Amino acid sequence: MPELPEVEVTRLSFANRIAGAKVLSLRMGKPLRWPLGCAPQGLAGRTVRGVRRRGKYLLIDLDRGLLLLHLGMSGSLSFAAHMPVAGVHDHFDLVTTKGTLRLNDPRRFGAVVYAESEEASEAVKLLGRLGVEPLSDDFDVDRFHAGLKRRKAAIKQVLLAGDVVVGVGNIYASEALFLAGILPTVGAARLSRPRVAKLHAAIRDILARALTSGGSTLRNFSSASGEKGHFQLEAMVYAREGQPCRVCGKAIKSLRQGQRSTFYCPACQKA
DNA sequence: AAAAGCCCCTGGATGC
DNA sequence: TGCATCCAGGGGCTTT
Repeated sequence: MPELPEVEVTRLSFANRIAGAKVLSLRMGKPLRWPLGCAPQGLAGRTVRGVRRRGKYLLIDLDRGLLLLHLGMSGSLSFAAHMPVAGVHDHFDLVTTKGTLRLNDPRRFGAVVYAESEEASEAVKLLGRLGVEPLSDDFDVDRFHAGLKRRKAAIKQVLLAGDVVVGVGNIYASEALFLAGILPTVGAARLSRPRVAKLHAAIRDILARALTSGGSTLRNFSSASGEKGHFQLEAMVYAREGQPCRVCGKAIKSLRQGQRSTFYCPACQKA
């Protein structure tokens, strides 16, 4: 569900409000993807320094240690001073002096993991293999080109893998490839430098615009303050199989790549 | 080293 | 109405 824009929108919606809060308690619901990795009551009394994002992970910095939080496919956060009684899919509450941060995650692919530091093995295991941040200055065409050069897999799957560039999920991978005019099945290493430059620009453009629109709300995504995204309305290809391409009018097609749906325009996108 | 599959889990939409 | 099947914004782990 949440890709970089949705995770960043979520971060922006509560980071300032929770900063400086003191942790009062933690409540765990059903098990998430991994155990917390520490005694929940052990975090009481710590102070929330701030909230950062790395890829699709949120990093909640405490005065000692940090929480790594992932929304998986169906997770969303809410932050409010007065939180209602926990529902069946509310699996994590961080109760603080400024409000409660709650993770609602029906499918429970999400995770909350404690690490003593970013260098601790628990953190390195999750963050260590991540590629470059697409909206940072580190994401440049040369580096992107070099990263794609040694990958023979289809460009769509290389984007999703997240070890070359992070944050691009199933929606934005299809959208970026459409913008760049590249068929999703093309081997990453086969892309010419000009096409890599075009894809580089498309990725930045699509993520930045989605961010501005509050992300995409397909089923139930909302920010931690309850705002829905509306970027899905602007999708050129995602979930538009059979509908006319917004540029050329030909029917949008779909295919499966690595158990995920890919959408593309057979006329606008080339091998 | 990289690629391809598998799997975690629940719920909504669709079809019979 | 009931039940089976398929699909869903992710990604770590195991196997080729």
